[in-house]
Amino acid sequence: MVNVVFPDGEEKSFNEGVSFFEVLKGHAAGSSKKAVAVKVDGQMRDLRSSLKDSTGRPVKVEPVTLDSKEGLEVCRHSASHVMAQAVKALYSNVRLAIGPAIEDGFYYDFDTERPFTPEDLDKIEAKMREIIKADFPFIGEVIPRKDAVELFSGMGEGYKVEIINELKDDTVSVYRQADFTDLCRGPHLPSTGWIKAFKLTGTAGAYWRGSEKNKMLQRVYGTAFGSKEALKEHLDRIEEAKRRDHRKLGRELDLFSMSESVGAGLVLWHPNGATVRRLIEDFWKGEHVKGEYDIIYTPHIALIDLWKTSGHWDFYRDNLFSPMDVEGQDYIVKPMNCPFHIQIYKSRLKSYRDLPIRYAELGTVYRYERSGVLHGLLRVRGFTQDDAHIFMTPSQLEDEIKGVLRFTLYILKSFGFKEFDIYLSTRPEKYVGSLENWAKAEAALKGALESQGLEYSVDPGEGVFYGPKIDIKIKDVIGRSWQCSTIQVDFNLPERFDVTYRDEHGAEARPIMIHRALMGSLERFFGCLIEHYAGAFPVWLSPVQAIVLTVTQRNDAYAEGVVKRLKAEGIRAELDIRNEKLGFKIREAQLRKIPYQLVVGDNEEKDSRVAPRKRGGETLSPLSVEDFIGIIKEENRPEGGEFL
RNA sequence: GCCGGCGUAGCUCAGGGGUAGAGCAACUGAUUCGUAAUCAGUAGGUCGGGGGUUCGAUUCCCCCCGCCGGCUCCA
Repeated sequence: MVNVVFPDGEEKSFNEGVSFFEVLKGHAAGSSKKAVAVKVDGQMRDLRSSLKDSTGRPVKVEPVTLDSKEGLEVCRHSASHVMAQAVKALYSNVRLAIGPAIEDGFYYDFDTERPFTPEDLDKIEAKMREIIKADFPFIGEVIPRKDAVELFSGMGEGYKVEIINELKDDTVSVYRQADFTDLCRGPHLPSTGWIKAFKLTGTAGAYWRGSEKNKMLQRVYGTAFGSKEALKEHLDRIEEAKRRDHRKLGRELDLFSMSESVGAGLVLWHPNGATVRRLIEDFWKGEHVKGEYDIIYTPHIALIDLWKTSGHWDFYRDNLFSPMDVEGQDYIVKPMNCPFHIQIYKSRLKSYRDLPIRYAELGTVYRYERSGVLHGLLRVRGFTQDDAHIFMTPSQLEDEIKGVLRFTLYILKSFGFKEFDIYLSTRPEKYVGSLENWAKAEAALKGALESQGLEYSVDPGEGVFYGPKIDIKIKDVIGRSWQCSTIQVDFNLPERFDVTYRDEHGAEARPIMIHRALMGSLERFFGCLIEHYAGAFPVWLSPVQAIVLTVTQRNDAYAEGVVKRLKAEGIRAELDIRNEKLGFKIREAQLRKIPYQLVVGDNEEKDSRVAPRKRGGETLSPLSVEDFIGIIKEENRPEGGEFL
């Protein structure tokens, strides 16, 4: 007999060797119908597998359901096996690579004779349905490693053999469903019929093990859910994301464009987009001045030597635009702002009394990004960083980081971002600077995060070679996260450029630098903002805040006066006196996502009023222009409140 | 850069070896209207660029550019 303890604390005994179906059956917490797998002493196992007593202690058994991330993963992983089975059944000479569950679905990589077409996808999907309908059991089996090598070699599955050869254990586990066998850690659903809702979502080329040096395989993406409803919800979310796509909204709202004639990855900011950018920049500058930063400007090109000194030429050459010859000297377009800021620092001798020094610049940089990676505003070749470099004594490091972190979150909150994923990246294998400094810097970053009670995850070894960093990903209203902010400690550049200050004893000392960007780049940030707000910018950022709509041409003169009055208050107002019906004008203003539509007809004119209609469709009762000005001014501010 | 898909009017898209079509937008005219589309008419395209096959190419083939979905990379 084996004693089993359930999550609710209940204990029960079973004969050794019974399946977990039996174990969960009849137990309240078990709800054996809903469980797709079990966790046995914390280890994921198949329901089909049997109960064993290995420790003598009661065995902890938890059901894993589709409501949990782990349960969904089991389901998706099983779906990927079904897909592999379908592909093997449909096409000859296909070899299997890997097929894991991922963020919101699964994929499987295949080595095929020809790439898959969209029609293939339909065929594979149909075959999968057959397999699911046939309800083949997933049978797991543990076999000696050499048997596995033999088995998969015999099947011509070279990739599987490669994987097995890298495994350390003496045994490996394989799963079979019908005539299909795959190397797999499991667990799986009890049988293929348990897959309730799935869809193949796309194909793509993907390198074996993610390296360009390896063969390109055919990847098929799909997703699976516990119910048709959940799948539909997921597909709806994708639709919603499409509706918010900044490339689509950018065109519809006339915010920006890119032109083949200008070049890929280069952004043209139209008047509407430029207005939003100007407002962001004005806000940014104002807050930086308040935050005791010095705002500076630096050139767009410089002698290449600057980048050789900084190390960027060696490290990032593949991402830099080629040098241009000017009177026998090589210049490059700047990919980063830091060397300039350092030159400004170095233009005069600095004392410890001067530190910290904070130089901030909206610096436009150019990086050569390979054509395949460009993506709307989110990945471009020319972009403006909201950059700053802080020079400080080692003892100031912790306070500075705290300050930067607080400042960052404040700025992000001002744009309506309320949730963040924060990552602390620590020392990589290849690094510069002393271990002591690294330890200090990592401790300072950690201390700053913890002093503000922020949750974060550590990415060990993911720091840049010159120092550890904090990356902040913002979460938008539909839960997607975007990498924007980064705070990096740098021991390298002060060294390379021989940056110094005089300490309190008059001795030469080396400052530490922090690089930081809050929004990252204005282009990317703008792209995120568009999607975050679905193009409906809050009043303070709207290119047009209010539009006055006349009912008939009798009201034109009055309407013009209203617009003039609003403009005099600094409100971005427009006038629509076109000879169109009111409904038509409202529709257009609505599609332009203008926050306030002010209807002006004979009634309003008679009482010197306006009838506001909000972007959402809500209408306010008519009020005087002055009262409306009061309302809009109240709304005309960032969301983050005051920074204290 | 690599794999796959795509590129036709300002936008969304149809068509297809015999030199192109719709809706919306634009323009003109009529209409003077109360909270998401008034009606009529007009104009608009070297069918992404270059080369080839062909009597003839926007359509078929090749190269290039750009876009989309991925791989990889990053602000």
